[in-house]
Amino acid sequence: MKSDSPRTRADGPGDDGTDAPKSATIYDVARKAGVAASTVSRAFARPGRVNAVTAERIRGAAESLGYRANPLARALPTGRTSIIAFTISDVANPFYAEIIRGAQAAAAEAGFTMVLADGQESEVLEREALERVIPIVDGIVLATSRMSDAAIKVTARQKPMVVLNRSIPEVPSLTTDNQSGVRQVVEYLLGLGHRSVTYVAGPEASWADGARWRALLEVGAKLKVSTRRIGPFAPTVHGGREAATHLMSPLPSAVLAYNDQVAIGVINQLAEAGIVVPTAVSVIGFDDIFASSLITPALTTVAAPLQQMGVIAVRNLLAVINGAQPRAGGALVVPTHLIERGSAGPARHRKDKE
Amino acid sequence: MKSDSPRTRADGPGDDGTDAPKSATIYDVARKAGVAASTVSRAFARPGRVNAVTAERIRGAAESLGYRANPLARALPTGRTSIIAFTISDVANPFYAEIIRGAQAAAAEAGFTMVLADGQESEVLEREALERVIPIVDGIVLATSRMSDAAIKVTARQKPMVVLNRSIPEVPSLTTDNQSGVRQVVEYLLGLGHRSVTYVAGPEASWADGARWRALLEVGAKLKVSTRRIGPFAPTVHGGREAATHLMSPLPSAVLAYNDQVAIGVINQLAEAGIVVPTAVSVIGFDDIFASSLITPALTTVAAPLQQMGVIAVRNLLAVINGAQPRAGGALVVPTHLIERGSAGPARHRKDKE
DNA sequence: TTGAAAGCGCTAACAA
DNA sequence: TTGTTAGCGCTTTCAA
Repeated sequence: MKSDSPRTRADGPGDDGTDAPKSATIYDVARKAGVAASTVSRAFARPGRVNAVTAERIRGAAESLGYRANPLARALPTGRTSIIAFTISDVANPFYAEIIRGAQAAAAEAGFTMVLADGQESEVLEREALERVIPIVDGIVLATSRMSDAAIKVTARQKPMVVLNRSIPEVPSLTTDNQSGVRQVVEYLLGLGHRSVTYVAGPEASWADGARWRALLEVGAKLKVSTRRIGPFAPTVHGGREAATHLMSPLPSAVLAYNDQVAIGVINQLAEAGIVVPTAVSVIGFDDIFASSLITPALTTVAAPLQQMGVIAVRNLLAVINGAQPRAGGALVVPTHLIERGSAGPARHRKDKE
Repeated sequence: MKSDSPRTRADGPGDDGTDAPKSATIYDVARKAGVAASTVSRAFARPGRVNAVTAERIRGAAESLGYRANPLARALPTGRTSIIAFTISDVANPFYAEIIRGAQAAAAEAGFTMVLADGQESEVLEREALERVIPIVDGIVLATSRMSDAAIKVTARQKPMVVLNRSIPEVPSLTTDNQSGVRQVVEYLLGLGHRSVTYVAGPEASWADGARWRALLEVGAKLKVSTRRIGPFAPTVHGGREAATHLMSPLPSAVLAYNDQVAIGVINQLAEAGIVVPTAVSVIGFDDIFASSLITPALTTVAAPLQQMGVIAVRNLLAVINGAQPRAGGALVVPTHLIERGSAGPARHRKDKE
C-alpha cells in the first residue's frame, strides 16, 4: 500500500555509496494527508487558498515525513530558482568583503541563495563565470565588471541585472559618490596647504577610475588646484609600487590613488626610497579596505557604505525579479566620506615653485 | 509547421518585461536535425553511442539554434546539478581568498559551478547558509567550520563532503601541517635566543586553534622551551588588541598568535603602549594573509599553500561525487613553512630570570 | 544505432 | 476549496 508510486529509477545502479535516504516528495505528503498533490503544493505556495484544517493536516504530514520541497523540481515549471548571482572582479580584493556580506544578508532575508562568481580580474574569466551561472539564476548583480557596456547590456537582456560601481544607461546602476569624495579630498588637501594633486590611475576598464579622474579634473579646475594623472596601473599593491617609481623625480605634493591597495603600494615603495609619508608627500586612497587602518602611517581614504551597497543592490535586483519596472534615469548614488588618518599632512614649504 | 510543440504556459501573464527570448530546447534541435529527442540527448551525453554523421547533424542544428542544455531540467532526472558548495566562516577573512581561488578554478575546470556560503563567524548562520544550498549541490567543501564534529558528520551523510582546516574521523579532511609549522617557529625562536613562547589563542570552536596549541605544548616540551597560553580571543585584529593588554604586565619574550590578524592586533596595541616589536618582544602569526607583508614591522608568519589547498579539496570532493571511495585514514596534510620577516628578532638580554 | 515513452518532483490551468 | 491533468526539459529504459 505504499509501493504504488511509479518510481522506476529510484534504485538504479547505485554506484556511489554516499547517497542520502530518498527524501519525501510532495506525493508522499499528499498520501499521508489524504489530499491531492496539487493541494499540498498550494498549501505551501498560497496558504490562503486552502482550507485551514486541511492546511494543518498537510503541514503535520510534511513535518512528520521531514518533507523539504525540491527547489530544482520547483524551478522547472516555474522557471525561477531563487538563486541570484553576484559577480566580482576578484575575491581576493578586500574591497568586496563588506559588500558581499550585505548582499548575502539581503538575499537570505528574501529566501534567495546567492552564488558568487569571481572574474579574477580577467574579462574572459568573468564572462565564463557569468555564462556558467546565468542559466541557473533569477538575476545578477554585477560588481565592478571588467566587461564593456555593450556586453553588459546584452547580458542584461537575458536576466534582471543591477550593476555596482558603474553607471550604464538602461541598466539599473548603483555607484558611490565619487564626485563628492574627490571634492572632500581636494578641499581637505587645500586646507593643508596643497596646491596640486597627482592622480595615480587604475585599470582603464574600470568605470570608477574614469569617474574619479574626471571628478578630480573638474573639482581641481573649480578650486584652483592643479592636477596631473599618471597610469594606468594594476589596482594592487604591486601596481602602487610601480607607480611610486614614476612619482619620485618631481615629487608631487599630494597623491590621490585609484584605490587603497595602490595607495599602500605607493607608500611602501616611497618608504623604501627613504621618502616619508606624509612629511614629504601626502597620499590618499579610495575604499577604506581592512588593511588601510593597519599600515603605517594609517591611510587617509574615501570610504563608502559598503555593506549598505550590497543590500541596496540586491533589494533592487529582487524588486526587478518580482516584476518591478527597472528604474530608469541615472544611477543610484550612495554617499562617500573622507576618513582622515595619517597619510596626508600639511604641504611642506617648497623653495622651488611648481 | 512549428507550432506543434505542446507549450501551454510559454506565454502566460507576462508580468515582468525582462524575459529573454525562449531559448531552444532539445526538441527544437531534434526537429531541426530530423531525429528523436532522445538521440539529441545521447549525442551530448554519450557521443560514442551515436552515429558520427547523425552526431554532426545534431551538433550543427544545436549550434544554429544556439542551444544550451538547461541545467535545471537536466538535474531533475539525474539528481545531479554540477554545483558544489564552499562554506567559509567569514568572507571578510582574507585568509580564504587564495583558497577560494584555487577551489573555484578546480571546480570550473571540471565544469562545476561553485557557490560560496558564508557563515559570518556564526554557527547558526553557517547552518542556515548550508541548509539553503544543500538541496541544490552535489557536494560540499566545509572550510573552517564552526559547527561541531557531530553536526558535520550528520551533514556529511547527506552529501559528499570534504572538510578543510580540520580533521574529522570518517570525513575526508585536509589540514595544514600545524605540527611542523609550530616546530619551525620554535626552532627559529630558539635560534634567536628565546626560551619561552606565549600562545595567544583563537576561538575555542576552531580546530586549528587546538591543533596549534597542542603542537606548541609538545614541541616546547621536546625542545625545552617553556610555553604559556592566554585566551581565547576573537580571530580578528580587535581580538589581538585585546590580547595585547593581557600581555603587557610580564612582557613575554616571544608571542605566537592564533593567526595573522591576531598577531597584527597584538603588534598594534603594543606599539600604542610604546612597546616595540621585535625589539621588546617577538610576534609570529599564522596564515600569511595579504596584509601581513604590509604592516610595520612586516609579520613573520607560518604560511601554507593556500591555493593548492582549495584545488585539492575540490578535486577530492569531485572524486567522491563521481563515486570514488572517500579516503579513510587520517586527514591529508599539506606542508607549511615559516616566512621570516621583521616581527621576530633576537631575545633581549634580561636581568630578571623568568 | 535509433525511436517511443515514461518519469524526475513540482506547478498551474481547468473542472468539479 | 479541492482534484484531475498536463506539462516544465531532460534522461533512460525498452523495443525496434
